[in-house]
Amino acid sequence: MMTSVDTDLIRVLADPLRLQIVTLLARETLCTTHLVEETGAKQTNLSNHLRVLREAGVVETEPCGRFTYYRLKPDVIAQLADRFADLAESARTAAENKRACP
Amino acid sequence: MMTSVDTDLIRVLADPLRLQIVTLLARETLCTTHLVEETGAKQTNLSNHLRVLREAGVVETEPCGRFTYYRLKPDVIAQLADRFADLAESARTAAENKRACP
DNA sequence: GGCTGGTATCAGCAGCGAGTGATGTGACAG
DNA sequence: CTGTCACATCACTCGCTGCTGATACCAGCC
Repeated sequence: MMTSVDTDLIRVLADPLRLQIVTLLARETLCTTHLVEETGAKQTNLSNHLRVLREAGVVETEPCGRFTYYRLKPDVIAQLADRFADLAESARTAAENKRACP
Repeated sequence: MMTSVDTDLIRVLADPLRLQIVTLLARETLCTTHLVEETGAKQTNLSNHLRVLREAGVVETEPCGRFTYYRLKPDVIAQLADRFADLAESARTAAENKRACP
């Protein structure tokens, strides 16, 4: 049973600022300037985090002139949600499986 | 719309060893000795991680003589899965919401 | 072409967190 | 009561990672 989740994706989402970015991008597609306004973080910092998100495949970029729009890829998040749902379901059904004391 | 996920729980699950522990506990309830055998990690290290998982409310303990059984709490994982599912759903419906370039 | 504004990259620093060894505690066997 | 086993806690080190400032890059406007 492959209910294991790869850690890298979770690590990417485990940062407050990155999670805030993801939450904002879940509502609408934004460019870096908007994210700077919304989060109040420095542009450099945001660019670093966006790089991490991009390399993890969580977001995709769409250049628009001088601007760069970032869009959240729903499938990646949905897949992660499914894995966790499987884990929870597995834990529910196997709650009384208790290995004997050695 | 509260689609934000609290980071602390994700950080707890973002560690490979902790995620392995959670995956194992999703299958059956185990005590520390079993986890030492399964993961190959030192007992001290496991105990530290189990402490983190316990304080995060991810697992619950059940003393059994000299042994301590750890059981995964499915609701916490399920709740996390729901939050991610909401994020993915929100991202799907709001994919074409694009704020104008400033 | 030169300038400006939007974005990405690089290097350095600081703080957090995972891993480890020593040690404490509590329960069972003898 | 004493030894042993299961488990927890403490103290410490060290590597990773997030934040920042400086800088490079690229597109549009004059």
